[in-house]
Amino acid sequence: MLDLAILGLLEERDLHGYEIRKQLREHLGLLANVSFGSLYPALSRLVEAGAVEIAGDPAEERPPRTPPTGSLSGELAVFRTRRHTSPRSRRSRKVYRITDEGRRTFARLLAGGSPADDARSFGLRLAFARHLGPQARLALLERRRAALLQRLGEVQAASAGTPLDVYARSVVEHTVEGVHQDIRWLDRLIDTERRGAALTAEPVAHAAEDR
Amino acid sequence: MLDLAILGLLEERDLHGYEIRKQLREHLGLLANVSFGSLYPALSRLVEAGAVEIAGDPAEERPPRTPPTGSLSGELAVFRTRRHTSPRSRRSRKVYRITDEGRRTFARLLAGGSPADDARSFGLRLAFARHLGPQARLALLERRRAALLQRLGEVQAASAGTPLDVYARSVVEHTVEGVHQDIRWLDRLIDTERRGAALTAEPVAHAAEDR
DNA sequence: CTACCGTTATATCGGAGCGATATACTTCTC
DNA sequence: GAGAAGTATATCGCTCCGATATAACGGTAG
Repeated sequence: MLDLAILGLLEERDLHGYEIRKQLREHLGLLANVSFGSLYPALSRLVEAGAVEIAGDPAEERPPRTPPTGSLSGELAVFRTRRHTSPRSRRSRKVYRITDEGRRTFARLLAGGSPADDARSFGLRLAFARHLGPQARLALLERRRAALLQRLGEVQAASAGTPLDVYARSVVEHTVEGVHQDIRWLDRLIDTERRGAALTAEPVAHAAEDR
Repeated sequence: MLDLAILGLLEERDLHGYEIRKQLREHLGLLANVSFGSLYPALSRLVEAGAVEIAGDPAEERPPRTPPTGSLSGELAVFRTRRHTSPRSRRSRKVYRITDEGRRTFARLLAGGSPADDARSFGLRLAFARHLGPQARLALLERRRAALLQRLGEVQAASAGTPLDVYARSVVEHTVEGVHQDIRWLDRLIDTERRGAALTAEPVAHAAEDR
């Protein structure tokens, strides 16, 4: 689950751990609140599995734009100024880069290889849905829709029997309402997705307005 | 988190593990999808801590209504019939009962002793809110409201800067919309709570109005 | 009657995620 | 120049989850 998020971000560009967390908190902060206690082990795991590699500190990795002066002291001076004057010089950071193996893992995770289809996994997958083909996107959306419908049925059937007090009932009703809204949202997405698929499959003819 | 749920259900009546899970799945199935891998360790933990005790199988625990016949074979016959004809005779089940210590733990957890105030913990607390005093209930609701507002601000501020593609944006917008709806729901609850408090708090003289 | 299957029920294992905490360097502020 | 705040990596202990094993019972098909 975290692996998917990390690989998805690294697919975009190389990042170090702290920044991965920042992006996740900012973009999907309401969805997944990843902490360092899970992030760093996950990164180690991914390195271990060969899905990402350490690119080193970009301040050092970036080959010097200034061409070799020929003098050793000159080149050392570059490092010295970098280290002390450049605002880029940070403490030791590990910049991670995705590998080909990682890209394959990402595709697999995204397509649905992983087990749970809770709200978080789904939200994450959908957020990276641009890496999916149109048919896989549709499948993702419809699979989620079906799962929500099923859950809804189970809960409603069960809650019909037992009487709940005001507060518990309010909680149940509100979550049920939330699920309904999710389904409506999915319906909208599925609709525009179908339209889009029809358009891209046939890009010549008439124009596109959704909604 | 699970402890709270278990204690809350046991507060109502004695239950065995399997049934606890069933009730949780039925009532709060959309909120918390508790599995045995967490349930049984949690029960052991609670027994260890003295918060619940094992009441034994009710089929065996219940002292025989039939008075001792005086004949050994007669008493054995009772067991035999119990075992084979009564639909109550199940495999060994452990029925758990809450203790006074457990009731205290429950009150502490419910009031907000535990750390995280994610959606699940809050939903759980609210579902058991009838065990709370009116003021504590209000505090719970308002604490949650404040937390949601803060999160909302953070995410909106952050997402203003970075451009997202269609799918990621749709996810973010939908979750944001969900949070708005949560807040409206909380507002309604807070409102009725204030009204109710005013009514029950002042059956005699003039009103005690906070705010 | 017995052989099998679905349900009820308890339990354990490995792995993943989280909160708290430690550590260390840099940059800002007074 | 000293201390606060921000950036950054890392580990520990705990809880939770999914998968799996085990076992007893009820029903039913042969």
